[in-house]
Amino acid sequence: MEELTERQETILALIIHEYVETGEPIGSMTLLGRYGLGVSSATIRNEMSALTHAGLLRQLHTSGGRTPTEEGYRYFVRRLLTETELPSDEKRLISHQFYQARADVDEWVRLAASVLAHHSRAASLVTAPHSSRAVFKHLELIGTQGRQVLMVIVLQGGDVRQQMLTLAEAFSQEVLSQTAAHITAACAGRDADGVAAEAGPFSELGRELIRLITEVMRRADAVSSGDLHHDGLSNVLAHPEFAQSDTARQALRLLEERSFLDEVLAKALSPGIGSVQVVIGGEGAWEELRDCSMVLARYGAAGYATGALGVLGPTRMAYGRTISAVRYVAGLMSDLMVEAYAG
Amino acid sequence: MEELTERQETILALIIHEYVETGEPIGSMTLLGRYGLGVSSATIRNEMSALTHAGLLRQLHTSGGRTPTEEGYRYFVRRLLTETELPSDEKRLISHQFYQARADVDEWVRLAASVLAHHSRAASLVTAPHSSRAVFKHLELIGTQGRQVLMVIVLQGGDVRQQMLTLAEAFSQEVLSQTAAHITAACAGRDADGVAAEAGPFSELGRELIRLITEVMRRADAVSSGDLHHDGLSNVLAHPEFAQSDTARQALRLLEERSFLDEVLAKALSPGIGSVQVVIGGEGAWEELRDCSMVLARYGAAGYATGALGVLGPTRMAYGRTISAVRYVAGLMSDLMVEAYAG
DNA sequence: GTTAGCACTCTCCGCCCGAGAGTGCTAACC
DNA sequence: GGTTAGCACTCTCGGGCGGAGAGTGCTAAC
Repeated sequence: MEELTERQETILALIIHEYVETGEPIGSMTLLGRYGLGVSSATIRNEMSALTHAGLLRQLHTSGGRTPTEEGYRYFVRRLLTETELPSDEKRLISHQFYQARADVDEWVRLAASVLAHHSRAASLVTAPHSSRAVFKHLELIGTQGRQVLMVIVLQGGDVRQQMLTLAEAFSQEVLSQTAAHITAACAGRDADGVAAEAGPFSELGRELIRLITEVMRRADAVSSGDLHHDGLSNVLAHPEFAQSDTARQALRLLEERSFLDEVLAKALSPGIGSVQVVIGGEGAWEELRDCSMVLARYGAAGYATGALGVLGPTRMAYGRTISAVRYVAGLMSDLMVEAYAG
Repeated sequence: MEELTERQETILALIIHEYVETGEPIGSMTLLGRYGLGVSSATIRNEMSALTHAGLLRQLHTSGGRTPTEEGYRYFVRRLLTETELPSDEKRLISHQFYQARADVDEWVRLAASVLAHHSRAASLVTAPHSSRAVFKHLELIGTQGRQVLMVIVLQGGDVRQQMLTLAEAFSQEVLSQTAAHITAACAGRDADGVAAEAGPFSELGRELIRLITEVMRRADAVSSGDLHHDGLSNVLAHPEFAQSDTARQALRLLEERSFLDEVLAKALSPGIGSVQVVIGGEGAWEELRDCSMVLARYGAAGYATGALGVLGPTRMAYGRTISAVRYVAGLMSDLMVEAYAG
């Protein structure tokens, strides 16, 4: 992409700002009237024409103002977005909310979703944190009167997995508890492969259990949208571009599609903790997201557990504010987790 | 409400059936043409007029056919709905899916949400099962390098709760594990009050832990929409009555409102396991749900753990099919849980 | 390079009108 | 007395029309 002149960049930024506010195409007169650049409307028209040819603006009808193209938003986010921070009173409010919920791990995720939805005025997505490499910590077996057993596996970092199994024969709770204690003693601190290697000395029951444990741990290792919270879907419907509910429906549907979420979250998780990714208009990969953008980030305590969070909203989104909110919440949750898990 | 004649009931049922199918107001000619009752359109008009005066039908414009009122739907559901069952091949398919997921407790809830959404073509809600009266089973303490400790509480029935806490001083993992084992030994099988009563002999650390455990258990006792899954929201948007997205937005927003969900689920949980509740048009209680209906049921193994599930869709909903689906899924999950927990 | 002026092109909105659908009423019918 | 045919009336929906408003691109002058 060629360089734009400073004036062209100013005009692009103003059009995006104005369009994000109003949702209506912007004409040269409007721009002049509202911001009074030191030039005439004709000059602005010339520059707008140039920006249109460069593919950064779009003209829906011959006589109906310009709107930014996806390429225009990308240029804006990449080059023109001034790094903003959330106002400090908002930051204080958010951090206070997290402080109050610090005891309830499950609540963090819900709170993060709620805060992101509120501050970005769009839909938010937050996965529960999970270990990048599951480390076994503890096994609990809960028997019933029959041959059904509930297996509770606690992983390092507090990730808890439950699995139901039916044994070939019934065992007493005493036998189950002893077996669980033996396995816990032998396998604590090991990863999936390490646990599998400990199977040797055990009875048939023990070996079967260890097989299941490694299975569960390998599932936990995979990037998973298993425990995903979201909030603020109704915010997205509030935007006029989703008034004809068909596009809204497509976007909503995508959010219920596991394969899509996995892909998105994998993308969010690919860079390091702290960096924020912006995906504008689906970037060609997701046709259904043509009118949507996502702002994604990874959070967590490196080496212990990480998760992904982000915001999904219309392409016409206040990127500055949203990026600040995502960055701040991701940072806050990372700090909390480092404090919690790493001492 | 006065009695209707048999012919009036037939006409009401046909109008509801036809309106649910097409979404358009039904006139006397349409009804005659499509079902050829043994009478003329004028007679049907007279009966429709009577039904309108009885408050069961509504006329939007002087010349635009009739639609059922909420009262009309209620009469239909209460008196006229022939008890249908899901086709046996659909039942077989659903039960097969649950059978495949029988090992993964968390998956049941997701699967139930997905099945309900699909078969009712509306939005579904399913809570994870939880004990109606929490019974303590096991405590696990997971220390970090600092004074932070993750407390994992396993309740009877496999309900697992996590709680983070900061101790006044740091303890070794060994001390934590011993304390956890002592508390587990002393309190296993007791309810919240029973656990609290065991605090006496313990050290300060132990008493603090027991205080927290009872707090968590009392929270678990409350009806809670804590772990709620839903699916099929996009189905609701597909209906033409939600084309102007404002009503859709209100409904969606309600689904993100905790207090509303708590209320709804409490309602669903009030009758016994197995019975299906139908709430039409919010029944006056929820203004935002004016165009929506809910079909709710309770599932679970009595005395062990129960949960709630249901469907939210437009008032113009295929009640027969939806009620069958809700009843079947609730029954299936109850059976699974009885089998799993009660042996 | 910038600006004023101007003709041109769209969309949007209100308006009218005819077609279509459905009703209520009345009077006749069994 | 319930049922039916006939008829005048009402109301919505969709298409066509036209003016107002907004914005553009071009040209010629600065």
